[in-house]
Amino acid sequence: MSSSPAPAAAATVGATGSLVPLTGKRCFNTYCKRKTAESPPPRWRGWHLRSGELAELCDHCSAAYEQGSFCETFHSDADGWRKCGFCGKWVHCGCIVSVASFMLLDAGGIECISCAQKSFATQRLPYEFDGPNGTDIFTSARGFATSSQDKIEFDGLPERLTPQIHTQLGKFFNGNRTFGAPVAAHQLIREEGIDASENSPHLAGEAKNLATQKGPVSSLSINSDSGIGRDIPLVSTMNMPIVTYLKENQSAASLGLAAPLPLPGDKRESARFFSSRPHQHRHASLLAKDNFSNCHNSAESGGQPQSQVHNGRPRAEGRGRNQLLPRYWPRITDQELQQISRDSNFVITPLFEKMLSASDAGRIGRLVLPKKCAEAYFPSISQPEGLPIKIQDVKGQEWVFHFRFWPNNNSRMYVLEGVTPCIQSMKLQAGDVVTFSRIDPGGKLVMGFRKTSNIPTDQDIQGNKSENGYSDGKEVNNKNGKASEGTSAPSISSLRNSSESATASIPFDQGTLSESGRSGIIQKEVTPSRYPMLSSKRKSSTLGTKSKRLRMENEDSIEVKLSWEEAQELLCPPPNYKPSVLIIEGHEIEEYEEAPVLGKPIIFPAIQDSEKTRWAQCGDCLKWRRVPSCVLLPLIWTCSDNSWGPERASCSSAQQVSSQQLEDLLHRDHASSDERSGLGAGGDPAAAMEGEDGSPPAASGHSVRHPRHRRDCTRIQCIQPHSGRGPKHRPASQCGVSGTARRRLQALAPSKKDGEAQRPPPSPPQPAKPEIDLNVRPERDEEPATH
DNA sequence: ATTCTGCATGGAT
DNA sequence: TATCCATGCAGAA
Repeated sequence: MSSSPAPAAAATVGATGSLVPLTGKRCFNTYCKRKTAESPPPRWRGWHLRSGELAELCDHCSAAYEQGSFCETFHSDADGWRKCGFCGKWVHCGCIVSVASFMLLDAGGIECISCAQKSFATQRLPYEFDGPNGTDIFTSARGFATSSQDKIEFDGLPERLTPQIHTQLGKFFNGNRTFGAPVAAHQLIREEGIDASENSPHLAGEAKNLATQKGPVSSLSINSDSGIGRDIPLVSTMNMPIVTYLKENQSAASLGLAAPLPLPGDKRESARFFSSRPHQHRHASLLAKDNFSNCHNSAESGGQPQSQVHNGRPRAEGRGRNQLLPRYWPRITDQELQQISRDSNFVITPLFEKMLSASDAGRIGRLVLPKKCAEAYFPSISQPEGLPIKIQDVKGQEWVFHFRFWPNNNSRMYVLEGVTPCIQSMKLQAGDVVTFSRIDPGGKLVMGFRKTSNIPTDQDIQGNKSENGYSDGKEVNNKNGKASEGTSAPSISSLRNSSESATASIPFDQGTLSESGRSGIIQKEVTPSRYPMLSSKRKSSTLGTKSKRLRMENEDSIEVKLSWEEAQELLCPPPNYKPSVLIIEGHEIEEYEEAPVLGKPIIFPAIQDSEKTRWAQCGDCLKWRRVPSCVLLPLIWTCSDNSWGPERASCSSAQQVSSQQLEDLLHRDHASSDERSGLGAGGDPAAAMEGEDGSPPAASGHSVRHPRHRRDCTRIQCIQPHSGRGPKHRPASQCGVSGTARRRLQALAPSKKDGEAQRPPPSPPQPAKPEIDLNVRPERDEEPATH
């Protein structure tokens, strides 16, 4: 740490809050006190002010600034000095001058920008294009600071400074305008007609035509013209949960700019991706949404009032700034992160994700971007023409899209144009999810994807995305997924390849599922498309849209295909809850205050009574482990969770049962399952389930345990037919059987009150399999069937 | 005739 | 009611 003298009163630029532009008469640095008259007019200008202008420094100060010794000279006694975690150099982290000279480390502490440069081969924001004369106009537009040590013009504060930081900084400066430099850059293009492509090695021709030129461009190109060390962004450091930190740790530093230093171990800190445990990224990114509209606000409010007039209302000041719809929250899995970041030195910041609509995945090649996401994470654009943007895919291939917007209802609708080749390359279709992340340093946008439309294969399990053939949205409609075969360990999918499957939407954490998709049935059972409504006709698609939105209203939903009994197995009553029993029209309805637990499906071995043993599959190694029959397993269950068999609590330990034995078990179990549902007796599944064909449920005569047998349940057959026929169990039964069915029955109650349900069920054959949609309100589903 | 482009419409929230 | 956004659609290419 420098021992350079500093004025006694000097704290930092920010801490004093006393820096006021002195209209050129005095060096902007209040610690300098030299009047410009005493020295030649400032020939070097320092950092960007909120007004967009540059601080004017005298020769002495500008030299210090230029040489990177400004803080050492003037802020040596200030708070905020931190030691670089790599080289040990002391770095000031507490003023506007030093804001670009360090990066936050996940593990706490900071890394000086020099070390960051050594660590990362970086340059400007790679998804932006060269400006005229080789300048990085969009980099400038992004406002990423550079190190003053590198004699690069400090080109503005990081735009992704949180609003809080902007606010903090705002206290230290007069003027209400936000940083204006980015605007100038955009104006350069727009107003002077500069085609960004002219200076880009990746572009040829008019930017407008880029949509037709989309294709991979040089992969991970390093633009030497920008030079290493340029534009080292503080994206991650600023985009991460600074807000929270500022609120909670202001005592840690007296300055807003010093405050963002993460606390060690604070998972809300930077989202640097360490391949070992990258989990915090998801949540970090969620917090990153607090940065909404910073860039745009700063850009447009600062310099583009006309654009607001031209294109609609002013953009997102305050309103909804920090509210990203949950559906866009990134739920990037470890695998995806690893795909994106092959270099653990990179910081991955998941930004948002979007499920591809039919339009997105269609041939038009226009991907509608959620407005808030676009405004938060994409370059600011003031004109509908937008600008070309480089986005890297998970393979490292770079694509050139055109980011633009359409005026729409006095607002904007942001689109990425020219995505078709990329979508096709990824073999995505409607219903799949594209994720947008940022890699820092570099601020490179990365587009990943997560397929929900295809059944993962073992390759998926191994971390390779399945590469099913691409089909455009219209082909998605009725593609029925089949269980993937050939798993090295018998997956539930192959073991339980029941033909009687119903469509059910079961809410659960999608991210968790993705992460645990290896665990078998859910992932296997994912339907080929979440978009059954990809008809080009709007009328027909309206319903689809509706149902889609119904699905999306539960943000953690995913559509799975389950047989009735599988659903029963999945929906376990909360272990510690006893239902209250209602009797509705003679039907006993068990009600739980808590939602059913989504449990991991477990094999029911044929030997049920004495051994009381079941088998569960590890979500990691896919080995099967013996577990007690009475336990409820979480959806994510791995060997390490095997508290019943410590010797089998590791994926490295051998499977307890041979594949052949497992097959036998499964066959028997499957037969048992059929029995439970009455299918084994050849009965109509619907009849077996619902008994609406007038006959007792086929299972009624079987002595089988129902699939949701609670630990203390002694009943043998508890499925109550909707018709009311068949055996009834005692009202006082503690059994949690068939809660879902009963709920549905309850849901039907209003209809029955209308009198329609009093009629016998219609004579037409019942559907071959009972359809359960646990996500959509049951009454909605029932209405067409019952009316 | 087909594709592209820019905007409008309307359901959903 | 305001806003978002999926997608329809008409005119241009």
